[in-house]
Amino acid sequence: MAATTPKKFVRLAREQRVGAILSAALEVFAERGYEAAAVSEIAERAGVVEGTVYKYFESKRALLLMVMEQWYEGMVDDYTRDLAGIVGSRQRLRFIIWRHLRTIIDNPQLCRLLFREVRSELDYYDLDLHGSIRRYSKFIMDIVEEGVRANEFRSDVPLPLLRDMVFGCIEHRTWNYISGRGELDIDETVDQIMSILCSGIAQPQAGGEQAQSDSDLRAETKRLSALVTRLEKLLEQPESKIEGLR
Amino acid sequence: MAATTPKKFVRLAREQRVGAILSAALEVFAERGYEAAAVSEIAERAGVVEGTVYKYFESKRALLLMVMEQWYEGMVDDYTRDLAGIVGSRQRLRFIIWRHLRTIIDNPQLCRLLFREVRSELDYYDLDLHGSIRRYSKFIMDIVEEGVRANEFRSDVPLPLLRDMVFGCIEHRTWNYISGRGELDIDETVDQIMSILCSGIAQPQAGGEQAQSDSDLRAETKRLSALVTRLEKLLEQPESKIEGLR
DNA sequence: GCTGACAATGAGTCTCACTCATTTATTCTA
DNA sequence: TAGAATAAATGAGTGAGACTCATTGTCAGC
Repeated sequence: MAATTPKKFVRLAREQRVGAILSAALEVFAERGYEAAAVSEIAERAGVVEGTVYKYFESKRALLLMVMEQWYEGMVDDYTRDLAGIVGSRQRLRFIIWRHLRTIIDNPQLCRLLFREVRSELDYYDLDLHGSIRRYSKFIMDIVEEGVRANEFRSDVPLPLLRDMVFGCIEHRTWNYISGRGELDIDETVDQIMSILCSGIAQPQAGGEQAQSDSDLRAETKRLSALVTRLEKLLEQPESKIEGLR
Repeated sequence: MAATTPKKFVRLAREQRVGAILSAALEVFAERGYEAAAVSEIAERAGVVEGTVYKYFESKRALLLMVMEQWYEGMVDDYTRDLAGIVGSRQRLRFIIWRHLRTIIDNPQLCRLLFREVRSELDYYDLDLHGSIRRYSKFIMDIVEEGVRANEFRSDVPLPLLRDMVFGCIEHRTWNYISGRGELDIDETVDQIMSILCSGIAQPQAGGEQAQSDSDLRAETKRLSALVTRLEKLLEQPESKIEGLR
């Protein structure tokens, strides 16, 4: 009974300790949000004292960023893998919207942290994390660009704005859910977004399509009329040299 | 010289003091953001001591909310007035998007506070301010609803999603500017948004505006589709020799 | 078994939001 | 006009939490 080990603490290798702190931080940040998360609690759950956390992380914010970066990296990989199996720009666009919604459903607290604490801070653009996020949101632009080349989408779609529209829309739409209020119907949401978006950007292939709705038909007619008129004006000009037509 | 007034402080009526504190708070919050704004500095600029601020406001956050509410109320009034002079749903929709962008250009710091510190807090839904914001964002739904009745827009537009799309898109698009980076071209942005949005929701009036029969419309659409498709294919080919176009 | 490297500690410091007992100015009343 | 009642304003706390640092403890390699 006398010879209790005089050991005062457990000494771990740097990376193990860092890992433990990151896990604890993820937990606490997700539970409490950034402000209300106390570094002392993170330390406690990681089995260390507060000062130790500051040995490995410059600040509470640096710790948050590390947590988010870890999470994000995995996500970008997942997307790349999943997208590989989907054919057709429209389907791919749909998938990416659906997948983004799915991520929000699965990790509302992490999304909240990302939207509120990371992305909206002034230093955001200097972060490594910024790169990951750009890569993530570039998916959607690449997909639409493919779609343009494949003639599935209008050629004059402003890609960055489209990206902002999709992500911004989803963020607004899901804020309730992220804040822990109400449900989120993914399928309905993705349908509605695709509906507004595609009737705007889809380049409808005429012909084969049976049973188009009247409004689609009208929209298409108007678009075509305008386009044909423009083309005809161009063709009218003597200096335009076009071969194989007329 | 002896008889300097023993007056230790200036005593003002409640509402004057509250006004002074609100002005000072607006300044400091806008300059520093919420977190970095010290109540002591707000007090100093208002010419009082810190404790006085807490006599009139329950907390720092309550002070922020009061500041935002004042600002917001004025804005809703402005919109109502301006909108009265604009005819046509499409023009009205365009105006409200433009006006929202204008507000961001004029008050980036306040918008930042609103987006980041107010709207994204968990208590947001319990606030009076929430009512003002709902009223504000309802403009856009009312306008589109009018447009549907006037047959300018598709009848199946999901209004709340449209609202989320517009505001979300604008928020994403303008975040750079709000964070003090880069410029914001309002007119380009509004054009791009209207382009994507309206080609989606506009209910095009067919050709000569006269009631064309359905079959005529279909036939015309088919003819145009085929023609346009053929033209576009031609234009896509690198070897097609076209000048003055593209 | 020593020793050097470094993991871990814990007792601070500092900044802030927020409190409260007390002081001071103004207005009401007799 | 003196004194009381009311309300404005003070400023010295308190406590919480981020961050620091001199010191202590552990272990791997010699």
